[in-house]
Parts: sequence; C-alpha cells; structure tokens
Amino acid sequence: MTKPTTQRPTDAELAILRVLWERGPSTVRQVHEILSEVRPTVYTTILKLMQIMADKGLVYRDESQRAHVYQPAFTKAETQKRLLGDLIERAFGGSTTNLIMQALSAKEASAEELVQIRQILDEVEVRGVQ
Amino acid sequence: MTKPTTQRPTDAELAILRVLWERGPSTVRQVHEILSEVRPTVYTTILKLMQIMADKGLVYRDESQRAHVYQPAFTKAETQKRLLGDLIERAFGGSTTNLIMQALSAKEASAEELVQIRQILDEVEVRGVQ
DNA sequence: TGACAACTACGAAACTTATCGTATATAATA
DNA sequence: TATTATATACGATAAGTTTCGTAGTTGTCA
Repeated sequence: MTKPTTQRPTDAELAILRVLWERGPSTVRQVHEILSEVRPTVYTTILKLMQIMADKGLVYRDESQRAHVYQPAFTKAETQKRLLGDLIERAFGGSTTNLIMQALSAKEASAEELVQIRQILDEVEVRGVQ
Repeated sequence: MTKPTTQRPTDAELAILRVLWERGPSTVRQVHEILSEVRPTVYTTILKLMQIMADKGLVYRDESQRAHVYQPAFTKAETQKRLLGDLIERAFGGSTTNLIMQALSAKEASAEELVQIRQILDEVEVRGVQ
C-alpha cells in the first residue's frame, strides 16, 4: 500500500512553492529572504522544509553548487489543479460547477474579471464535447 | 496573540460535517455508521473527533439526551466560502478569477453545467457594482 | 594559512491530527 | 436485581508539521 503519488503541499510548503514559481530556481537563502519579509523565520527552518520537500518529490534539488538550487517539481497550474480537485472532492461533493458557482456568488468580481471569465467559458464551450 | 476566530476544518472533520449537513443533527453513532461504510473506523475515533470539534466550535452539542446530538455550527455554504477564500489566498494569489478560470479549464464541464454557470454569471453581473 | 562567513545535515521539541483502548456511567432487559 | 448493551470521558500513541539549535563542511579573503 503506497502513499498517493503526490500529496498536497502543506501551508508552509505552498508558501515556498509560490516563491519558486515566481522567482524561478532559487537557493534556500533567496527563498528565506523573501519569506522572512512577511513572516520572520530562522534560516534553517526554511532549509529543513525545503529538504523535506525534496524528499517528498515536491521540488527538485540541484546539488552541483555549494548552495543547492531548488525548483518546483510541478508547475503552478498543475498544483492549483490538484488543490482545486482536492477541495472539490472534500467540500463540494465532487462538483466543479458547485465550486465555481460558490466562488462567483461569494465575491463580487469586477466588470473586467467577469469579461475574462466569460471568455474562458466561451473557449471551454467551443472545444468541449457536446 | 489569539488563534484565528475559526480555523478551517481538517479532512476528518470535513467528512463529519458533510454527514451532519446532509442528515441534520445526529448522534455519534449515526455519523459513525455512515462514515464506516466508506472507511471502517472505530466508534470512539469518531466520538473523539466530534468532541474536539465541539471544543473548537465547529459543531454544537446538545447534551440533554444520553446520546448527545451534534449539529454543524456553520452552514455548508459558509464553510465552502471559508475554504474557498483560504485556497484563493494560499494558492491563487488572492484572485478569485484565477481560481474560477483554472477550475473552468481544468475540468470539462457538461453543456448543462455551463448553462448553469452562465446563469450565475448573469446574476452576478446584474447585481454587481459597475 | 588561519579566521570567518555561509552552507548543509541532523536531532529534538512543541503542536496537531487521527486512531484506538480502557474506564466508567447509564439505560434496557431478562 | 443482575447482566448486558450503549454512551461518554479520557489517556496514550503514532505520524506529520513546523520550528529551532548545534555540529560539521566548504569556500573566501586578509
């Protein structure tokens, strides 16, 4: 009985991934500096987390330099999709539509956001199987 | 420094809440029976979880009967909104639109689902501030 | 070269989550 | 009433998360 191929990242892990997605491949120091601006943390805390993430397969580690360089194993979109799918299963009865409708009614979107959403909706409709 | 007024429910807690939302106020035994169909668990595990949930304020407990009756402290919609907002913050850069677009493109929705979504979209647009 | 700065590795503590077993109280019933 | 079934309470444990401190290694530079 093996663990699921990929588990969802924890809060702290996701914060690190956000930095890696935005900055690209980074050292622990670079990630630490950015995260510490918002939430002061000791360097080795971030180091440990990133080591664990490498063990889990959430990030790749390039050890060719003294300061190891980490990069995400999954793209932002892949991870978002995974987290979304997970939430849909756990809290929305498996219905993507439910989630979207809840999201739409929960927050008042700006006019231009609504236009964007309609665009995507059109695209989905065109390519979708009827 | 106090904890956030309401934390998000864990996986196990959410599973219990789903039962309570669907069945209405229930005893531990009733919840246990339903959950055990899918995932066999010992009775006291569910009991303990529900006690903790009561302590956390996630459910209310009516102790007037020997078998205590539990009910959700928050509606399904409230909880969904909270979980969604949390995910939007943590993984979608705070943008609801990003999440909706990702959700739309991630899964192929059926034709009728798309109609539903358009309806909501219209409603939001009508009542929204331009 | 010797001192210092910057890394990684790693152990451990404090929490949380999830699970289970045991003790104990209460209701039902033979 | 004595026994059995059904509750709750509660302690203990294992695993995972997050945090930090210490040790040891490697590169830099005066």
